[in-house]
Amino acid sequence: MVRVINKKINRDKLLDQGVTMLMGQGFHGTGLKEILDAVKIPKGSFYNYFENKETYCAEVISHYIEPFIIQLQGHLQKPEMDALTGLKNYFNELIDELEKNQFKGGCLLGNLMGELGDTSEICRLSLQEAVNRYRDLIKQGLLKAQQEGAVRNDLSAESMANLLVDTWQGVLLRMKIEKSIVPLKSCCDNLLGGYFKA
Amino acid sequence: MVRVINKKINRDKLLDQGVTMLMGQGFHGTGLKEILDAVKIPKGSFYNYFENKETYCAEVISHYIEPFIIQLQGHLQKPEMDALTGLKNYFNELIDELEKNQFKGGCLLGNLMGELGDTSEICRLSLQEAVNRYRDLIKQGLLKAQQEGAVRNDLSAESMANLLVDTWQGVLLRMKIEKSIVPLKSCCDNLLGGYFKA
DNA sequence: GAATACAATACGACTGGTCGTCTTAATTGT
DNA sequence: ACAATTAAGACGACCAGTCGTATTGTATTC
Repeated sequence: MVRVINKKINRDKLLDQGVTMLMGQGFHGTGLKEILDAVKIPKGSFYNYFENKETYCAEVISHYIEPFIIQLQGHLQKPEMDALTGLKNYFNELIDELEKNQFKGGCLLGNLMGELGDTSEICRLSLQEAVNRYRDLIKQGLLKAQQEGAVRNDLSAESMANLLVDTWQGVLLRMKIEKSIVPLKSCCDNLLGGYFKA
Repeated sequence: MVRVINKKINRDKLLDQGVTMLMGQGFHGTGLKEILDAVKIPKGSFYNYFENKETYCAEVISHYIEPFIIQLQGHLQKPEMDALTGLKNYFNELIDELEKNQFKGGCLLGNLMGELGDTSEICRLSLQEAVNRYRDLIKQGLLKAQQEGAVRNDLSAESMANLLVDTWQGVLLRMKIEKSIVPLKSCCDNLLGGYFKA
């Protein structure tokens, strides 16, 4: 019984560490040993927790998106806040966070879509699911904002959500090479504060 | 003299092959041997042409963007064509190409921004330069389109060009995991055919 | 409740292979 | 003959993954 709890803890430790290292150095740029050393778990144990590096990576992807879903839900569920403002506040929170991290990392999903999209079917599907979950939540927010009259109705909430998610991925890449939050700000301004406005 | 010509040819071969392989498998996912075998150049020769893998990669990046610049210039310089239509035609050409390649690869710049943006300063700078050259050309196109009255004047050509480039990067990632051109189409529709319209 | 048997988990040394890079020798042009 | 370029193969480091052993928890038996 103590065992399975330890297993859970070790799995989570590995997933958390995976998020950090895979985001910063990529899949092929990060060795398992590096991850294992960081959380002080022996090499041989890794394969008790995960089938191989690839499926581990797919799990890291699902693990990664969870906090973002929760954070965004938090902003959208505040009863006193309209949905468009909630979305804006959420993205501003992300921007603050990214600035604190000195523009390092960006988004694990974006980074791995580029690196593994063509070569790992397992990770591709995991990425697809994670991005779609995230997109669906944003879509709900935009839908609410449409009902509240803050966002235009002649575009579907889904197509706007897709555009926002995709543009956000693009500006995160741009942020990394420019080491600047300007692209992030203007993405929000242009879409949430411009194109999407009712 | 024959020597330096061969050197040039070998360098170009390596750069061309690098574009293909780095785009498909990433920097860390591609071994030098793999590249060298593909163009039948001995392993020992690589370091005659390039300092190391990292600076080679930075050169591959500059080498990669050149044809896109030329292709886009071609569309913008047609005297009988207005600039907005030229831009649309250019992106439609890209979409056709990507569909032919079965959504594989996407954009080398986007993929490497995610993979190397944080870890290789040399590549980061090379990526920055390539993206900015590309962005500047699109900006010129949008400027012309503004003068022709096809594109709105209340947004700067530069900020629109940035948004277009960044969104394009994002939708290319999305294309890879969805294996679909739908994101590409709706990017063009929303921006060139919607938000940017005068 | 204690002793035993069994299964699940933990572990680190080890595998074959590949990595980027370098040294050194052969080859080439002048 | 000499200097510059090219190439072959060796280098140690590292890779993901495996295997046999040790340790632990649980179930069974008395």
